[in-house]
Amino acid sequence: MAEFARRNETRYGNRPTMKDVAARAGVGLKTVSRVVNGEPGVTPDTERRVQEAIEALGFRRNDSARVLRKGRTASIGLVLEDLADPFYGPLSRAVEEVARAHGALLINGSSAEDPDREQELVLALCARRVDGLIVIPAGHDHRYLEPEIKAGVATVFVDRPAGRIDADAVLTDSYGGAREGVAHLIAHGHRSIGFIGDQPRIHTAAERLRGYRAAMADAGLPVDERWVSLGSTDPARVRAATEAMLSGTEPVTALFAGNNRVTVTAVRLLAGRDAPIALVGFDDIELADLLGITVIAQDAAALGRTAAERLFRRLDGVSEAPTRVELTTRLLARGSGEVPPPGA
Amino acid sequence: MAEFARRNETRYGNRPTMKDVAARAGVGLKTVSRVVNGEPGVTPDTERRVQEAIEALGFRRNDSARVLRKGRTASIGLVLEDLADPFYGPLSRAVEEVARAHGALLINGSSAEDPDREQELVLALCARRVDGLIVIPAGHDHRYLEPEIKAGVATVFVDRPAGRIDADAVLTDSYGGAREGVAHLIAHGHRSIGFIGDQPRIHTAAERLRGYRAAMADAGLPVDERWVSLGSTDPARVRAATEAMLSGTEPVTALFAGNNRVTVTAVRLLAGRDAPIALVGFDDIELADLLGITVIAQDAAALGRTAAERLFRRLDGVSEAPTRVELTTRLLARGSGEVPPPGA
DNA sequence: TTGAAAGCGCTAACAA
DNA sequence: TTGTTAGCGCTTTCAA
Repeated sequence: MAEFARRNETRYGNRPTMKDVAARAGVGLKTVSRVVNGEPGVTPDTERRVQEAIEALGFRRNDSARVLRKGRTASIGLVLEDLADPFYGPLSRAVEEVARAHGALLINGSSAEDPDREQELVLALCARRVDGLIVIPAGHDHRYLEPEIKAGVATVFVDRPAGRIDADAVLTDSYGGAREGVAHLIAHGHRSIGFIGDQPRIHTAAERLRGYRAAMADAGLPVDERWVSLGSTDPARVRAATEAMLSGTEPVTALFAGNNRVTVTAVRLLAGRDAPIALVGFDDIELADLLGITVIAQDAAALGRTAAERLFRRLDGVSEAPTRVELTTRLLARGSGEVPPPGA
Repeated sequence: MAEFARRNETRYGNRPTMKDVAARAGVGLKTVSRVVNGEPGVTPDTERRVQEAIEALGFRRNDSARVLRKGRTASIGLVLEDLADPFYGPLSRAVEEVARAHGALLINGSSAEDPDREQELVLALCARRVDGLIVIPAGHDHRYLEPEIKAGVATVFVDRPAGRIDADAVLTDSYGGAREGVAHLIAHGHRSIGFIGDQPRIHTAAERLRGYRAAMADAGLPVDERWVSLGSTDPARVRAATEAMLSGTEPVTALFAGNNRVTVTAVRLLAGRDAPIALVGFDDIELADLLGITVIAQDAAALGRTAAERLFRRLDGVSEAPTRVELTTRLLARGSGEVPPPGA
């Protein structure tokens, strides 16, 4: 106890160590380690004495030291765009469940769609020596990760592919989903359809636009460039873009919303109008069923689960070439996408 | 390089250490440490040589070792009920922002409303020596945390108070919010009002029920016990409870929903009926404005921010008695809560 | 069955 | 300005 009390009072609030437990129980350090880790080769009597010392001192193993010695942290990092976005909740939760099944903890952070912040976060996680990394990338150049991946940090990209490196990716088929959604509007008689999406540098936004153009081309319909608007999903921007498409000499009769935030703003705006405008949105939203909003739904939880499973397979030593998986979407027709154009 | 190559190939995937960098740059270990940490007292020329070696080797400081030596992990743990619940998204994000401002990372996990899992998670975080802990408790006995708190792990409880220990708590005024919501229904002429809440062992559920009873008592209205239903927020359970209250000899004319999940189910059910039933829900929901749902809104982000700020104040050495903070709610009247009873 | 010694990669303290 | 030594708390190795 003398030594215990003498030690630096500030470090870890002065917690007892295995050495303290050993001294109190009158055994060697290694015996304490054996008991704490449930290793065999300790007589019941010795074990009891050690347990008593542990209880009395309030000892808890310092995993920082353990990690340093063992070289594995039993933790994985998850970098996403915004923890507060409802799309990422189920995704995070799914990753967490898989991590938990493998005895690993989750460290996570938001990049706020800023490539520098993404890199900063990723490298901080690498410095912590997370065993693996799941990244929803904000940036487009991930060469900064090359030394880390080479050094053994398993990495899986989700929702968007990595840029300029070859890495595992688990994506949603944005192109196919958007194409199906726009085709659905065309099938209901629309010929002038607006597309309002996220910033074009975001992979999913670009893919969805490509799907829109493909559907229009499939039907032999021309695309007036005033019908396409990409940019921030800030409500003011989306509102302005939508209003522009709905007015003017050749207004659109239908809208395709590129993601959940755009859909929400579009629905708010359309709710204040008399003439119905058809709407299909990418991503499902809570209560969208009650509002009758037709959407292209993607499975965020499956995205997270698939990515985490891939990650742990890599951590278990499976080494194969990086793969890209694309999950399919589902069209949920609820009314807003089945409104015919005026006069049809 | 020889030594570098000789070392255990599996540990951290064999990453270079400061010692390797020092050898390559032809300097001492401490000089590398100085450069890596931006400490003064290194000539520009030496620094350049060290930087080159760092680049060439792909060195990244091992924060596990740093943590062990410094005694601070610069990370905090967040234990909540379910990462996927939209209520916790903004809360987590707010905690993350505060942590980031203090240079700390966030490790988080879901208790799934299971006290054992909560304890397991919390103790795992303590073993990692997180500097602090933010907990949305599932259990009601937190004496297991006493040795940890005594050892210096700052802890703040959020949304619900700790059980059987004295600790900081940041809560929403559930009692006051529910009381106001029910009073609002009474003010619109309702006399028989149903309350459908979460399991009574959850603090917020009990407080909201207390608020309901207080509002009824304030107005001199009796409470028929068939009007009160607490239990799981599983849609089937909520649906059955709601239907029971709406049928029978003395049906209620208004409902108070105890949380966001109950509200969603209630709205779905009421949408399928002809006779309008008044509804006020606790917690706001996305798109509730468009559906005209009147709610008692709480500020999840403020909850997280306040708790995190309190935590870091403690980590900065402020030591005062544990406090309890209660944030107020806001009634958002949107229509569903202003429906009069039939015949009024 | 038990324990002593070495060392994981870093930082603090001190010396040159 | 630079380097050497000790040691953070644990696990590994090897000897008793």
